[in-house]
Amino acid sequence: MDKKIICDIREFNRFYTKVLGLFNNQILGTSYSLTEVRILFEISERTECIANHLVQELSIDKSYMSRIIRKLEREQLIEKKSSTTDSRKNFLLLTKKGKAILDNIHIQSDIQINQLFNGLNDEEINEIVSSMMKIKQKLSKTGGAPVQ
Amino acid sequence: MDKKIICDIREFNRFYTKVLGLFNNQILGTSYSLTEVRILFEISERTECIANHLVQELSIDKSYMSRIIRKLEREQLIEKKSSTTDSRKNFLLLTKKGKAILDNIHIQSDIQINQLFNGLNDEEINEIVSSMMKIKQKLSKTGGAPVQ
DNA sequence: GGTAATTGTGGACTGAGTCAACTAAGGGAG
DNA sequence: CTCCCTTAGTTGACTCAGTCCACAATTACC
Repeated sequence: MDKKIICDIREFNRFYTKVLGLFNNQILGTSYSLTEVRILFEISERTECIANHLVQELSIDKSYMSRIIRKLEREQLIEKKSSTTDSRKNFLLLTKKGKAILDNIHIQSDIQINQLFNGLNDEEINEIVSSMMKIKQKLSKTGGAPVQ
Repeated sequence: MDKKIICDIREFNRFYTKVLGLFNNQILGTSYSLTEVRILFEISERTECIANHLVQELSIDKSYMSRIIRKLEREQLIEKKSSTTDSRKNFLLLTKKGKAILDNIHIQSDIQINQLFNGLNDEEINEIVSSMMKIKQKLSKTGGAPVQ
């Protein structure tokens, strides 16, 4: 691969590190860590979600996961329902409160996204989003990055 | 902004968080933290670089910066040269060793980038890179993200 | 000269994430 | 059935990145 291309990619990575940093900082205002929010989100998206799936999917240490699950349970954002067919597994579910908090975080995040795109017209926004989709679609194929 | 668009952006953010996570993990193998490497890189790119610029540019706590600078100095990756016109300021410079180590990190990073793009043909790679440049160029204008 | 701003240090701390050892349950192979 | 290996999760002890705050030294401003 060409030096110029590698350089451009690295430049984009530095740039987007900062963009994502903004979002992470916003989450810092919520008394939940980025990892905790990712976990809440994954639980909200999955049916029959168990901790070990998240350990693999999000590359989180299982002991750390265990403690986060306990914290979220204590704060009543999630509930465990142990599997009837395999008592090692606990299905994780968002509570009403958990859903509300995740929704709220998303609303905050929406505001931030709007800020980031502020001043761009619809055509420009569409160009950016389709660029994003193209990057994701192409890079997902390579296996260099986890699938999603 | 449209719900679908916001959703797509968030999806891309999650995806690219993972991509960047791969690079960060690679750096973990070098006994330097991501922040330390960013500092080394910024020093290498600037002339008359002082710690306080980096504090602002990279959004790092100044006491933390002070300690990192000290560490990098102790390990002889950088040198301080105090300004003749303002004795509060110290210009930061990479040593030969510092340059060598940064180069090496970049070589490792090149390998990782190649892995990430493995299996894509030149046309696809160009599409991705120009998508990245488009995103950076458009989003840089909005001020939602720091300029570079 | 006095006051405010800039640049940098040091101490004390929080909290995210890691490592290793362990329990408990399930899944075969013989 | 039982021995053994794998999977799911827990606990304790720890590291280290990053933050907060008070402070020293120098410079800029009026």
